Amino acid sequence: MEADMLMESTTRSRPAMAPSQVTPPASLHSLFARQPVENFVSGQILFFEGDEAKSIFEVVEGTLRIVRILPDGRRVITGFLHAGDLLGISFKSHYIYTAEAINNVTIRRLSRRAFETELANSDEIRPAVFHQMSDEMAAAQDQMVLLSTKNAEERLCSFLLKELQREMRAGGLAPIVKLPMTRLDIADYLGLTIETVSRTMTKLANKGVLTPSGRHAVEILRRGMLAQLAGDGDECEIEWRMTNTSREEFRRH
Amino acid sequence: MEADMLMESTTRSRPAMAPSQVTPPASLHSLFARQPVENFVSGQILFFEGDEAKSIFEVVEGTLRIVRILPDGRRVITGFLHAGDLLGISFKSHYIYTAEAINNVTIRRLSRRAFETELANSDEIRPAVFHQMSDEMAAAQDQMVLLSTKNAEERLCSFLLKELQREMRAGGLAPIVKLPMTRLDIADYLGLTIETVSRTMTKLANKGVLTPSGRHAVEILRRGMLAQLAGDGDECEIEWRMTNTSREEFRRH
DNA sequence: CGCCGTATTGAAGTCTTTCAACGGACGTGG
DNA sequence: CCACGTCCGTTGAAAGACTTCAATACGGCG
Repeated sequence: MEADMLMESTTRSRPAMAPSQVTPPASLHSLFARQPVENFVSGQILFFEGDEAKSIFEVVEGTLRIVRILPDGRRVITGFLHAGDLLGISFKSHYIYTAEAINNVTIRRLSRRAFETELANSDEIRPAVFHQMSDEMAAAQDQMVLLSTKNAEERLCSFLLKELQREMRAGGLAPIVKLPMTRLDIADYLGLTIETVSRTMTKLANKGVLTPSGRHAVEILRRGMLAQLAGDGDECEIEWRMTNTSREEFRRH
Repeated sequence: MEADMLMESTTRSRPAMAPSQVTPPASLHSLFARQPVENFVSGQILFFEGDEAKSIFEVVEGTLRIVRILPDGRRVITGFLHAGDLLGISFKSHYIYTAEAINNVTIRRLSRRAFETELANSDEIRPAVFHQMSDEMAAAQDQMVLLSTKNAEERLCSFLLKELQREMRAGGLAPIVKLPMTRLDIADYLGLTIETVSRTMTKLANKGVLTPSGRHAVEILRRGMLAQLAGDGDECEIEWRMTNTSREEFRRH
């Protein structure tokens, strides 16, 4: 808060982060509507990686983290889930990741049997599921791009921007991003350390991009600059497509 | 439930690096069997990111790269495709990546319309497609883990090991990994630079793990060591799963 | 045989991590 | 209500890993 940093930022432009998970289509949501809600307290685990995949879930309220632990103890978070997101839609016999509640979470659960029955019978559900999976795949690719090429500042900005967009979509009024997860969670999600996340956050605050609002929220002051720093700008895309094309034309013979 | 879990770990360890794409189930393969083959020369592009997604493909022969270009020119390769792999299975209206032939490639193509018709009608195809998508998702998650946490040596070893496993599955006899892609491709896939890939390769050769076999292949001399270095070892998994469990038990109340 | 693109190697630089200490918030208990 | 302890987050300094820049070597193809 008081420390001022003299480091200048190297700002470059980068490409697009697609929205990670969209609200499940009405048709999918309806599957869960009649299921009873279940509650999980902060830190509680819905299922472990390796558990038999018996259920799929709809998050009603709260935030979850999707975790994978490596043999040597390193932890990776491959995603966060919020109200409206779906969890566990896969056709593998066992879960390939652990799902933990970050805060108090309410979910509805559907047995996989019931789900697959619906899937077989309903011509409405099926495309919705395909689309859901396609969206998840696109999000995964975006995350790969982030982890492959982006530096700490770009990663954090991308993350904050995505969260902001989600909150706005969900009807948020003020440009405030809630961060129920710890810095460690964010670090493990962005492939950084807790210290780097902290330092980068401070740097962004000093630049006037955001201001901390308590410990688990930030207010975005300059959304445009945030987007710039996220490197998701798309103004160059056409040129790149063109050069790419011509190079190909050239090669093609 | 915990006992269950431990059992699971002891008997069969999770594939830390899941095989990216398995050979398509016979049912999916059969969709393409009657399509004519098409050829693409090295460097030629099947489709661009952003193109309307009109077709899905089965790779008959050769190797492709899945590419995303960022606005500032940085390039990310999110995957390689080999004979037997499927390409373009998604339910988005436009492709979200570019597909380029690395060497001379033969494919069979199916119009998306035909594909979706089959999907709607065949009770055999549908689950195969779901499984295919789930496999791709698992591969994407593994790649995220790689990019999040692994260092250069672990990344390269993971990559080589996966390629080796694929070649062995495909009936390869000698422990030789063919690398039709350039070092730049590998670098862009692993989130490294060409120089780091080169140096790491040299280091592995010096350790006696592998030996170069021409410029576009390596012979694996010590597969066990390669697996060790890949960081996908699973000998500690049980312990970690246990600590994970007990921590949860502790938290759970 | 010689050229050009690709790969390797070296040295310097940069960014992130690691190690270490401090500070602040929250919850518990006095 | 305040004190205190603990956990989480912040900050600093040093070390490390990878990148960048630059030069050289290799190998396929004309």
